[in-house]
Amino acid sequence: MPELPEVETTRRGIEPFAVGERVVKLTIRQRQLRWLIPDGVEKEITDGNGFMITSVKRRAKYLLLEGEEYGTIIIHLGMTGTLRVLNIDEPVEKHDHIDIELSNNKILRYRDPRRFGAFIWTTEEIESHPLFIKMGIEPVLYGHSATEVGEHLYAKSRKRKTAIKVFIMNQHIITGVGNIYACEALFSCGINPTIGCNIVSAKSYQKLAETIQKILTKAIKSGGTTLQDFRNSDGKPGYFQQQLQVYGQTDAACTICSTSIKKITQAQRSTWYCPQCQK
DNA sequence: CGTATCTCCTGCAAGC
DNA sequence: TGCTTGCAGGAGATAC
Repeated sequence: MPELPEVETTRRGIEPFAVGERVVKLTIRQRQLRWLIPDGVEKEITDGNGFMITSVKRRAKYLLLEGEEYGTIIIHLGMTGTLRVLNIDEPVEKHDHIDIELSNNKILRYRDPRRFGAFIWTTEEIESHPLFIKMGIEPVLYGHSATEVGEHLYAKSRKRKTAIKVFIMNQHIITGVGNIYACEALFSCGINPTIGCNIVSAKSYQKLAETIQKILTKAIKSGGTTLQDFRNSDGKPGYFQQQLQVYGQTDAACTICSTSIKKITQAQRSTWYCPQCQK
């Protein structure tokens, strides 16, 4: 389940192989991802000399392959998606839905068993694209200080009543915080996930912002250590190397106070927390 | 605009 | 052993 660190790790893995190359062929074996990939996209992207990739960016959990003159390929990894750099003779396996063949004889291969991901071709400006127009603040790698992020969270929360955990998972508020990091960050700050986001203090938001930055940065770093194998295998996700304090730890003893970790459901999503440490 | 609910999909684990 | 059932989850779409 890629969260922001996994998407960033993927971006870094792909960038050196993709930038400056042209898309010479696009093979789509499964068009029904999150959104149906329209017929004709292959031709649009490979027409003429082929779309030349000038940069590989990330916004929220979306990867952006930007073109020389116009156009961007937007890719979301969903829950189970991977995008790897492979040689063109690499055998196709189950769930390998898309191959982006490059002029250097490498392919960017998109695999996604659950098909929650997306592949979109757009000629719109990214920042005004419907997917990004209301996108929230980037917590890391965009130069936002913890103070800025904390103030942003505080300001956005004043007139809302959503539970704090649901609030920080809202990508229109802050990007990149998925279920795992949301649970872990709230535990680390001693904040109960069920309390209203509007009653969390400015001071608590500062601490939360610092924690989110710290956790994501650490996860990106550990993702980076697996980059050397990137062409052949998927790197172990950042959270794999991180000790999970509450996520998935139903009935386990809290590492701080030994109280049983509790599992509840919020917005169709599981939340784990320590009822003693998080008041 | 804010909020809650529904939805897509497959792999895996647990239970019978 | 093999079946059924439930759960996991990102985030847009939808209804109010």
